[in-house]
Amino acid sequence: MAKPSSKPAAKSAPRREPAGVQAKPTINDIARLSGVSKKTVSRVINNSPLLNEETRERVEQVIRETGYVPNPQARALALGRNFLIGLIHDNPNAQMILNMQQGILEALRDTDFELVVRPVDRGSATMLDDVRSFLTRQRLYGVVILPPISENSQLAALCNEIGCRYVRMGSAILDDADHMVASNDRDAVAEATRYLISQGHTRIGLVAGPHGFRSARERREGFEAALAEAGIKLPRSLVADGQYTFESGISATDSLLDLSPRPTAIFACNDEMAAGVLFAARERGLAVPDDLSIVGFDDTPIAARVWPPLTTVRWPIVAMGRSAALKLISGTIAHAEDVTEPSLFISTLIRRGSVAPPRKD
Amino acid sequence: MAKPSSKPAAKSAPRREPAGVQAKPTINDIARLSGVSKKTVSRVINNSPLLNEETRERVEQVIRETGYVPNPQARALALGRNFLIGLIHDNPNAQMILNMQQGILEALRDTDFELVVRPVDRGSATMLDDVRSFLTRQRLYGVVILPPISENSQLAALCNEIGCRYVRMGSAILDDADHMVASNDRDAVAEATRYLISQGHTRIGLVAGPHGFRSARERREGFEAALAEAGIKLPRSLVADGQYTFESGISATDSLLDLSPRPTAIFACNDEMAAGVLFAARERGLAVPDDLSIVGFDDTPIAARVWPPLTTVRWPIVAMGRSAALKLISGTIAHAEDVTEPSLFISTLIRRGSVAPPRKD
DNA sequence: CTTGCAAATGACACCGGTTTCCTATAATCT
DNA sequence: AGATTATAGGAAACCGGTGTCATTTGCAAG
Repeated sequence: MAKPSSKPAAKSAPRREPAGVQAKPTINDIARLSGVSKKTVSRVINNSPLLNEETRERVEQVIRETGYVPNPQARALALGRNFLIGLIHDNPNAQMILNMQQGILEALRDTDFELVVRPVDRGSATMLDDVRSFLTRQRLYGVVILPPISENSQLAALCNEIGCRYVRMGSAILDDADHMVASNDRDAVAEATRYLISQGHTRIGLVAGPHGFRSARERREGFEAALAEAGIKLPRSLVADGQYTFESGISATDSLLDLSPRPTAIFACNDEMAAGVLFAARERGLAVPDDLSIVGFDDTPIAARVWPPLTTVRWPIVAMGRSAALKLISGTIAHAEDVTEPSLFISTLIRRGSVAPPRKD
Repeated sequence: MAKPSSKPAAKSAPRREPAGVQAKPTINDIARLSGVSKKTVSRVINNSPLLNEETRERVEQVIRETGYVPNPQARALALGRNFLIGLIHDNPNAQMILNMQQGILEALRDTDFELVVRPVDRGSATMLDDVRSFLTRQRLYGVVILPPISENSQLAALCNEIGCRYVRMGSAILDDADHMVASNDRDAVAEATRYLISQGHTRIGLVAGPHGFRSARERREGFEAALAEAGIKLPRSLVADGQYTFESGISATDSLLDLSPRPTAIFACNDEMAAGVLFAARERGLAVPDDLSIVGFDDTPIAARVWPPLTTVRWPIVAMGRSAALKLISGTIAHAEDVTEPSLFISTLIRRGSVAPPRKD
């Protein structure tokens, strides 16, 4: 990969706009045109309450006529804070990130904020330093932190230290609920598992998520809870470790299907792995759902595109992203610091074609 | 959706860092500490050539000791240009955007640039105005424009007018090659089609992309060219229109499979639609590849996850993204304005399991 | 011993906002 | 009526860099 110097070479390019582009009006122009001082214009822009109604209207009139828009760079400098929302993630899952972005962007739409995406290397030694320099240099208004990074709450601590607003996404409400948008993974998985049980399954395999992921733990616990509740024992052999990837779903399934008797159903902790389960079943010539029922988690597009379409748990990640962003910028919408965006999102089971009662043998 | 006011309410929050955070050194500190003027420090930062070696080293020493980093906001204001690279797209395809982002981010890694993502509404009346205000307000360093937006080259014109660097992605080298990163869709599709022909197929259906998309046209023409080359006639009925979506792939396939005789193979202009073709075939109980061969385009993850895995054309979108970003920032790496990043990328056929010779009947 | 010229550096204005602090005027109180 | 406050608004500094232009210095040429 090219690794350009981090310092742009000196260029003697003219800083002014190319000829033909008329200069944008500045606060000075507005001040002059409306016969007031810069400060007064600034007050108008910032909705200052100590301002004569008449003056405000006059200035606003001029602003409208000229199409004046305050320069964000100047504001950022003066305020010591940018109008940028960061999204920090370590690439756990492409589709999830995209959905997350979509949610955030929906919330940022028609605001002055822009979204800056910042992937970091999971487990890299310099990760924390990278984030620190990103945060302090760019002076972000706030950041959304995606799991699994958030699992180790060092990042949250870092944000607190630096004084940067943040919201974490999580699979359960953690300690600092103020900065969290969470989903009820455990309950949702328990519900999905109960559904499998209600169909008559008792030998249900689990393709678990990676160790150290909070979501993996929550989902696994939900699975185990539902089985325990139904009085079904879960032998260790029915739990296979996965890495949230398609490939790991395949190999986990291979070990599960080598068992005798085979499980009649498999719950995979995300859709990627569920797709792997389906793929592995196909490779063995097993019919889904007749020979093997499958349930996934996320409801990413792939769930609806494979055959048979996957029964899965819909994780409202777009809504969560929107909520996270709104939490961050809520202070700017009104004076109310305490706008309470919902912070717990409910995942629901989507029944499609990958579950059937087990074959009688 | 919440639509917050675009003007943050006046807040009397202290602008200074919270207590405990030591202030970051500024250029003034460095100047004082190394006994030179601001301007000289600025020269050091910007690798100005007219600078005494000795002085430079002394200042650099101080910079290292203090961990000084220039404030991007101040630079942005003084320069009238931000260190942000924008990605403008109208959401043609989730996976593609993500891959694109990945490529751009790889190029931006270890530079001072950040990536700002900006989706716009395709076909919206205000689209051009949205982009204009985005570009002029944020004073982006440059933008990458994703198709199909770029098809109507108004955006390029807008960038020229505003004086913002840009790079367009395309399915063929268009008029302004200086600002393009392109792929050879036509040749790649022709190759894929020849492969189908070489397997013995002669009744090959096409699920085309939407009208008005350059890529759709290129791919269709490549398909037609390969058939013509082999002396195979293409009746109008074998071409079905699609919208690059899964659902459109399904309905296009339905019309194709209603034909009698049925096509023995279908080329879909992207993987999403190819997945739809596969899905529709499954719904009819057709075996793939034995009853129907399928070839897609893109090589998105879904191609490898369905069963059978799809033979498809790999579109090197990550590399294209990287190249696009490098093109934008190349001026900053060295004085050479003319760093020539490769601008034509070659797509190649990936053979997986969805193609077989047609059944003899 | 000037003069000329290039290299190295500094002084100062400027980018476009915000903040601090101060003044002028009007309204209220004794 | 005169003193006291609010209230509206302005002047100037500041945020942290960069651009312009002048100045200083060293050295070769006249």
